[in-house]
Amino acid sequence: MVLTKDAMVQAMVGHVLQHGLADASLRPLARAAGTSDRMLIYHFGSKQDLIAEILTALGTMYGDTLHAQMTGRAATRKACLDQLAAISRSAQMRPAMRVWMQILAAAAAGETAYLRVGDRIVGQLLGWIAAHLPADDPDAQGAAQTILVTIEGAIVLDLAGRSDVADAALAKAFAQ
Amino acid sequence: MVLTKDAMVQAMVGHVLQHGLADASLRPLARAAGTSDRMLIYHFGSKQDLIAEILTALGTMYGDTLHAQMTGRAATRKACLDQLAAISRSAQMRPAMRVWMQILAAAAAGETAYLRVGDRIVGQLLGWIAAHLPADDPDAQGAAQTILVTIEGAIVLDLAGRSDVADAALAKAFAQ
DNA sequence: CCGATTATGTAGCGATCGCTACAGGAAAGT
DNA sequence: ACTTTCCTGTAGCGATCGCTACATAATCGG
Repeated sequence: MVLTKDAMVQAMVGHVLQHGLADASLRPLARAAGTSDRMLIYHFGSKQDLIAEILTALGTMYGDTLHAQMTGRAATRKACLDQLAAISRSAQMRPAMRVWMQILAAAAAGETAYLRVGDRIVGQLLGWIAAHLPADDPDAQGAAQTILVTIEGAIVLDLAGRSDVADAALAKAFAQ
Repeated sequence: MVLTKDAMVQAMVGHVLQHGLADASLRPLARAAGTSDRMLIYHFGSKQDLIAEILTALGTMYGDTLHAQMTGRAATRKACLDQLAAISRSAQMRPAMRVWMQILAAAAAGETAYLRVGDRIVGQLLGWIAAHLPADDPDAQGAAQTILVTIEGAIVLDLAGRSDVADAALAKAFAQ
């Protein structure tokens, strides 16, 4: 085996981030992983199972990225929001956001595998935010929910080409 | 001509809402429009142009739906938010939200045609919200931006299977 | 009524899709 | 050494993709 199964998955995660989920077909994925479509089916059983494994790996990588950016608790709720916004809205996260939208679209279509992935990512985010809020926050969970909804909304506006709207809303959040 | 070009587009909008943009290929679209792939290319030039026309029609229909739900101005910002949330998060809007996510994904990939569609829809929404806020609102535009970001975030959480998070965030918005 | 433009059906092109049948080599257990 | 299991390449299947060539019908201006 030239590449381990895990290394293949890592390589394919990179390919999905670059080219999106939509036209991730076996032969290009295999090329990215240094193998053949024949071997992908051999290792993963079906394309569906392969994609599921890629998405799981992507979710894990995302969680790791978040925790790597963990620099202690924020001073205020707003500071926490701003930090997560800076991470999530950065240019290098744009490819991941495309995949995120594709996951949501598939979940909306009723594909339960994608729903599970989405649910897992939301859970990770809520955990990260709650752990990053000031330790004396009286309602960390509730604040985390508000922050997450605001961030996700800002991301949508970013992708729709209206970052100005996202900026304005973020500036107003937790103000007065 | 059995069906006018416009009627064809309407029928194909329905098909896209039912089956999503991702696997909207010429032959199924043609079947939905009561014609043939051959004729779709004849009328619209290319699949790309066809999809563009479908998306434009969809955006227009969406704007019309919003204005049909216009029942005068809301009493408060929160009431406005709640009303738009009720409309946008309803079960019958779920198919449109799938397409919305697919538009955002394509826009994130740099496809400018989709970026234009997204920008247009956001503009329509901002206009609808501003026109629906209390007439004496001191900053209707700013409030509209905050409301839109909150709604879009709630939609994302809905699609990710965490409507509870969306509910919690909406309940807290404009509260004090 | 005739030529020209418009509209439509039939058939098929080359490419790609997920996946499989078949074969052979490598490795490993006995 | 033999057998069995694992790994991998080659070739191809049937389906679908966007699109086109070609022919024919319908319509319409003169």
